[in-house]
Amino acid sequence: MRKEEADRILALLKSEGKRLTAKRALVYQVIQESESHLPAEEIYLRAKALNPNISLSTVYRTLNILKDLGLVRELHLDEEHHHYELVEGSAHYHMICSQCGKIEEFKSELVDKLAEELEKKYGFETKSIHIDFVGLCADCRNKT
Amino acid sequence: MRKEEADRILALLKSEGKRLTAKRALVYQVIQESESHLPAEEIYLRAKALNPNISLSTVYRTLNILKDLGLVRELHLDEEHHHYELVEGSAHYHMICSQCGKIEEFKSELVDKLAEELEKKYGFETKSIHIDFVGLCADCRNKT
DNA sequence: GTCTCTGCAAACTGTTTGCAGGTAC
DNA sequence: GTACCTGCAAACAGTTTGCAGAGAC
Repeated sequence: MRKEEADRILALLKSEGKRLTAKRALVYQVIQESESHLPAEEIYLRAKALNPNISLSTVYRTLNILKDLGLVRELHLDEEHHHYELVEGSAHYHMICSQCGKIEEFKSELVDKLAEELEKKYGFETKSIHIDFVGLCADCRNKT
Repeated sequence: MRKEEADRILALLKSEGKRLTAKRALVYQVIQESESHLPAEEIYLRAKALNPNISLSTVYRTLNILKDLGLVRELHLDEEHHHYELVEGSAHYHMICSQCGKIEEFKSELVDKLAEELEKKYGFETKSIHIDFVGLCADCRNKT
């Protein structure tokens, strides 16, 4: 983790009377280093590979803290468990292949237009947006 | 339930070697008569009010059957349990108020445009779309 | 009469929590 | 030294399932 990143997290944690421990930093690092969203179990396994002493409870507790601090986002995709990813500058959404299970990300300015439309039409003030397109990815379409 | 509707469901169930029982019809009816999506527990309570003998297991089993038959859709909103709604002609999406919890529906042609964009750009073939905007509804904005 | 349905209780999955010892500051 | 942090096991919520009796056709 970069120094300024650690400092930012440390400041956020301190503002809530919490501490930055090695295990918390590890959970954050695992999420950060993954290319996309991970389920809690997978975060646990990857963290455990780096520090065998970490427990699943700690992973969950840390995820909730990071979520509350606004550093990590919890995704409710079409599955029974949640996925977690870093909250970063630019928002993105998901294309989920119902055949192979692959999840790809996309961005589109149409989404911002949609938010504007909801503001105008319903007076709704958007804070966050979840979009999942479920269907067939290009690979699976070609196979059939 | 209208006669042709019952016939349609009956045919679908029969094609899978299943029966149309009073309790299954009841679960379908509850979902149909509700204005929007309901959690399983709420479907159970409403069904129980009409037939006190129904059990939560039966509700869940029926929901899974209706889901498999394509009659009912399971929604994974930003909550710990699922919601269920009828699969009808026109798709719609959700605005969730993070303050009062109210969930409103919306439709927009921008969504179809987005699907087209994904098809062109990534070769993704869309089968279903889930969109949730989380934020403040007009009422809650006015209150603050 | 056969095969499906159903209620009940128990199991199961993902997640949270109480507690007692360990650790950061 | 005083919080806060952590692992463990137990608890929890939502959902599924095995079984034996009830019901549909």
